[in-house]
Amino acid sequence: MAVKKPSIHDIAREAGVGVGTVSRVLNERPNVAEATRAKVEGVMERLGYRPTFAARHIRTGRSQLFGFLTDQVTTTPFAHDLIKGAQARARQADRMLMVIDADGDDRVREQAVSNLIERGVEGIVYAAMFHHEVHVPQALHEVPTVLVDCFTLERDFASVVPDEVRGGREATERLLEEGHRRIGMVTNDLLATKYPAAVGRLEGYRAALDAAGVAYDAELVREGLGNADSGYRFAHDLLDLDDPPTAFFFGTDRMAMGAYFAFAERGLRVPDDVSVVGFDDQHYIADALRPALTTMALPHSAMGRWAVDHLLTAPWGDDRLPLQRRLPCPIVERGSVGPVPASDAGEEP
Amino acid sequence: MAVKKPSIHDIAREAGVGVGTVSRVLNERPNVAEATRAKVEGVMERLGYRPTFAARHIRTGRSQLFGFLTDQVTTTPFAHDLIKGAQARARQADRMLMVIDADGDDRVREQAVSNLIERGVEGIVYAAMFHHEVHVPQALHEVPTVLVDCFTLERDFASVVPDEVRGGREATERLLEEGHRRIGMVTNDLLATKYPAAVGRLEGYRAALDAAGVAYDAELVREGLGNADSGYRFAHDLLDLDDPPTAFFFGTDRMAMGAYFAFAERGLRVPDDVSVVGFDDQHYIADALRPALTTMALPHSAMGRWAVDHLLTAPWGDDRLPLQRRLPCPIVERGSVGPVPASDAGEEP
DNA sequence: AGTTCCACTGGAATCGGTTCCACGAGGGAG
DNA sequence: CTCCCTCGTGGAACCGATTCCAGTGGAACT
Repeated sequence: MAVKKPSIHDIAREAGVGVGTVSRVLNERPNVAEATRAKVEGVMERLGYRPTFAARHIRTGRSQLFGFLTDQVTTTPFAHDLIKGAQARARQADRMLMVIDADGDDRVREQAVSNLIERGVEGIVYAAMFHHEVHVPQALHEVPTVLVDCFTLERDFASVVPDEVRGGREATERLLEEGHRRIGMVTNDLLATKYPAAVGRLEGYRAALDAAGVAYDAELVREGLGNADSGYRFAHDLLDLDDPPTAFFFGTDRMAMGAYFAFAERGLRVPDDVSVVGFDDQHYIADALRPALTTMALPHSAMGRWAVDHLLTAPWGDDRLPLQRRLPCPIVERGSVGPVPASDAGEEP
Repeated sequence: MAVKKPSIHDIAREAGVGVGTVSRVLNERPNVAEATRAKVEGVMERLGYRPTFAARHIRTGRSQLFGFLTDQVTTTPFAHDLIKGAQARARQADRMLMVIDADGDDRVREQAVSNLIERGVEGIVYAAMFHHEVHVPQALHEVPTVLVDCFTLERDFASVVPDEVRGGREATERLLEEGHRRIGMVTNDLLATKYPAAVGRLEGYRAALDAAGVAYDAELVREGLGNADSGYRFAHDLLDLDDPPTAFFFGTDRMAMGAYFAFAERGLRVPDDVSVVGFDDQHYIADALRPALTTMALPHSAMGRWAVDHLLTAPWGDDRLPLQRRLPCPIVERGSVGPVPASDAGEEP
């Protein structure tokens, strides 16, 4: 350890001015003579001065800090997009983000919230890695909070989630628009209707068919588990039907990936023989498939950005109902959707 | 805004004690009478008191904070494991982690380092998302720093990286041990020997062959680009050889994934007809493939943990050469490696 | 010449903690 | 009974910034 870091007093003494003047220079206040400013800045430069943020914080009460807390264990690759989105918005506003991975442990999570509050955060983003209902630490009520990709049953926090229904509808519409009428769907785990990602996407699928005047056929819908095996198995199942689908909508990209292997085994080419739309835009999968997979992107970055933006701009004093926001899942066109194959096209009027 | 948050002085007044006593209770010092402690704690509870971290920080000089700064744009799913590892170790030591995604912008990065220093971090972890040489902001010299998955040419910072050579050797050994002698390898982009992930893994491959007394055959080695297409194309290429390989070692899981499609097209089953080892353990790919892919895991979590541990425990005063640490890449056994197929086994003595 | 105004400046008070010194009470030893 | 030590305690000083009030000196105005 060489020497103690210089403080504003050291600068003042060295420059032969008062501490107030140094502070004014530091904060670029207008009422400082140019000569004085230059002198002070010279001394700062020479001594390698850096302001101490904590001192400013304690005096002004502004921490310029937001907390970002993740729910549960997060082995998904989504976390990072979320953080990036949140951080991008925070940086615009000259704020920093304290990220904490709560690791699925309730006590860790409570502890983390306490820590963040003690560090004076101006708000907290509480993010789940898949869309579901959550129970959050009580202390979150002490500070402005936005829930991301999740919600409480009581709706007592602002929240932002993907618009699953609309995503499911648009995915299906994309296939309808190419002329497909027999569209197979494999949903995520519907598990007691708890997961919006499963229920909502299926609802969107039905809505799109309705709007297009295509009758819903329960035989074309299977309940998968979200993994590659489900996609593989149910793709085979559906293709074994008497009147098999010409297109598939999978509730996850991983299921779509499993299905690709089923297609390969049957000698079916994507998108010539069969069209596919996935969901999630896990681009390390979607990009790597051959052909690359057209899929619905979860708006992780946008949700992260929205959350911080809301923390920055929403009026936190009043008692209005916390905003519940849905963000669209844009389609990412790659190469897995094509027109109905000629042999099937005859079915069209 | 209801009322001002209570400070230690409010607690002292309310409890009829001095501020020193409140501070002692807060810090669980032994020399406080039990009755006093109870009384003070009661008042704290009643007033919903929370200490202000910044005040403690400014007085004690301890920020209990580390910075975590990422290099470049990080669209990889690895970032999160790294952060989790670092954070787990930080939490053990009761520290927090400030994560900043520098987004590939030099000025943002410099700014971030300044911010972190002004916030009084006790050290900074500078993490790349793939193993390469980096140029870091000058200001990092002002504070203890560990480089993760990267290094400077001058070796003037402590650094921790994956042991690529050993990983390549062990991957190859796994195949040799099943009796394979013709082992194809597709490397990452070797680009002017800049990337240890490419050069090192190949070196390991050669070392393993050497040790097993298997002659190196340049024909079996191709230089890919790390993506699925490379794997697909070179798998076909290698299988077209007169004496094709019975096993493959791919420098990335994505290339292995591409190869799976080539195998499927040729009716080759993994691992019965052909064995595969990947690298990276991108488990969303490796798990989803059928059969799941045996691959070498990049020790992201361990590197993150090591980095923070080093910041905590290394002696930062002295001028010894900064530690350059290599961490092993453990093999993750899934289902893509099997013995040499019977039809080829005849070649063995 | 006297007054007013303005630009600029110094420094005390303050934020919410920690730390240290001084002090009073009580107990044990001599 | 005195001395000393320990335990528990109060409160001033301090950490490094910001903020505000009270000057100071000179220019402009009357």
